[in-house]
Amino acid sequence: MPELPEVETTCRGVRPHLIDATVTDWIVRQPKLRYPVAPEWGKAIGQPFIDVARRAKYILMTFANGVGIVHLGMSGSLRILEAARPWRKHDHLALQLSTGLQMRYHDPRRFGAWLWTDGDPQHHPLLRNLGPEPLGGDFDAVYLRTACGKRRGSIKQALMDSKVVVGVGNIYASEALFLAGIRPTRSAGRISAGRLANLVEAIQTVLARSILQGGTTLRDFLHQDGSAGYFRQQLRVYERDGQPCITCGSTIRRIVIGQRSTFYCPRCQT
DNA sequence: AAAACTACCTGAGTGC
DNA sequence: TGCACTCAGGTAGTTT
Repeated sequence: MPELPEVETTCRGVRPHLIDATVTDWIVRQPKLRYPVAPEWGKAIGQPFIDVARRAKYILMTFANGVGIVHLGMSGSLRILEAARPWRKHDHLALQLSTGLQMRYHDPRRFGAWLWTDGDPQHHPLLRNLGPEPLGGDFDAVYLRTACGKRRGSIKQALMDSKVVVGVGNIYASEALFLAGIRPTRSAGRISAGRLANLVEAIQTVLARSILQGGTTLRDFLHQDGSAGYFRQQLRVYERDGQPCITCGSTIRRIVIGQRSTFYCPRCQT
């Protein structure tokens, strides 16, 4: 699924089509997503979008009478298209817009979510306990050192824990650790402050670079306009097991950490 | 408190 | 061609 750069790219892609447009209808074909599609989305009918923003991997759509919360799960995508376009398999719901266009949600695995809150979305149970944004000012070397402090588990699992930092999924965890020269199996609490500082830098570099490229495209992620992202070609270790490290030529390895595939260079990463 | 495991769901790819 | 099997970008909830 989309990781943070894909969600950010989606958010930026749909935003200009939504801001100041009014929702004129609400069509649900398949309400069974990770949670049942919130019927309160019906309250958006007649309302203009005031804001469209991202927090972690959630897209927040603000109206005068509430906030819609969208999560793309593993395989979700949003597209803006003409209402007459035929519905594809796994197109589950759509918002009809006053511009004549439609925002349609596609999600083969149905791990996504369409929620609603009347209050401050930051207080929503699913958002309340999230860690800092990796590209925000709160995520720095001092913070990461504290967050890793007592952890005995691997640094890779720490990075993927949304209480430590949000938005770092399976691909970028491997990529950032490669960039920082840290072995993914290393115990989080036993990494020096200096190396953690490098890691913060690496996470920010890898995410920012990917956002610039328009996100990674693997399997079923498509941009809102249907075009592909280009970060895939930039991956240094992810899904490159058996191939030579671009830095030292050693063979990239694949291991499993926490039931997730993990890739690293045995020479560059210690 | 943290770590390990389960569950949700479909589709692509592999080996026989 | 078909079947059985593994794996895939997330994350909340439960158990150890």
